[in-house]
Amino acid sequence: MRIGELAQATGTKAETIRYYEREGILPYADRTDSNYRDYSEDHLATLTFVRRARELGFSMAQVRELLALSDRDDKPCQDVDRLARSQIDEVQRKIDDLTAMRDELSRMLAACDTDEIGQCRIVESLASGARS
Amino acid sequence: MRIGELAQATGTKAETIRYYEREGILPYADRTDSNYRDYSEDHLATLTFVRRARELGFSMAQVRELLALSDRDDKPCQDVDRLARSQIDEVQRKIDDLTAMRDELSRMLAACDTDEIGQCRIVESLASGARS
DNA sequence: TATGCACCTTGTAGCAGCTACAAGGTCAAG
DNA sequence: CTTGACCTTGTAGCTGCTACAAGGTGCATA
Repeated sequence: MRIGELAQATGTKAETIRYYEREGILPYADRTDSNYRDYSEDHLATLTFVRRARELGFSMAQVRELLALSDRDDKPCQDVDRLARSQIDEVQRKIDDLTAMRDELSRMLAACDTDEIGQCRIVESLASGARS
Repeated sequence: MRIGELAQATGTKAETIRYYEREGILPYADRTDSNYRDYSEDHLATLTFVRRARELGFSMAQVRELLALSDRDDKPCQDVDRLARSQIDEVQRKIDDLTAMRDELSRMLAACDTDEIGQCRIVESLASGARS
């Protein structure tokens, strides 16, 4: 698979893919005889994961950590455990926040459907319990 | 409430708060006689919302749209409806992705606890069904 | 065989969303 | 009356891309 095809399949600019390779986020791709990058299904999976994780608000550093969980045959179980545990907490907080947002948006829609005036409380839905 | 207190309460740098004011993300704060910004509970709620929405991967433009839903007494119900509907779809996709991630991380933890080798499939958890 | 497009490289520069620091000044608590 | 939090304007750095330029190769098609 060439870079254009991978770009298309993942909704990523070719230049961004090259940037990820430079940054070590994506593994270096083999080159064909004509020096074109040649991508595998593994590359496709990794890039798809990276893009979604970024959309979900994870930093490049966090994405690196998550990817590191993937090939940790060498690493001790304790490290994996600690890393996974802290990531789970963050993921769960995001889920909770998004759920509150979704519920509030749904409530507004319902109010709209029945022609109620219905105040928008979306700010309030995420405003309580400031964290750190 | 002064800027330092608001910064502390929301985990935001004072300079970022001033930046948000310049950008119109936060409403202009009244100044005290001594020209200090004076923040209300509403400011606190809005800033908390903005920070969480940003952590959840919403762009500044999207945050503006979401905030606009909040004070739309003037706007026709149809607009609110359309905006809310498209945001719900995006929020739901994020929830689904995060849930898949969390479940995979949990599975790994469980495997670790029972000393199984347990391959990490976190990439695979988000890799399927490329979007856009 | 020639056109044209996708790809290669290196390099530079822009945008978004902050973050930091400097210079020069005001305010208020100990 | 000093110290530290705040004010202003301005500039510059960081991250994570995104874009474009210059100069070149590979390859399908007219």
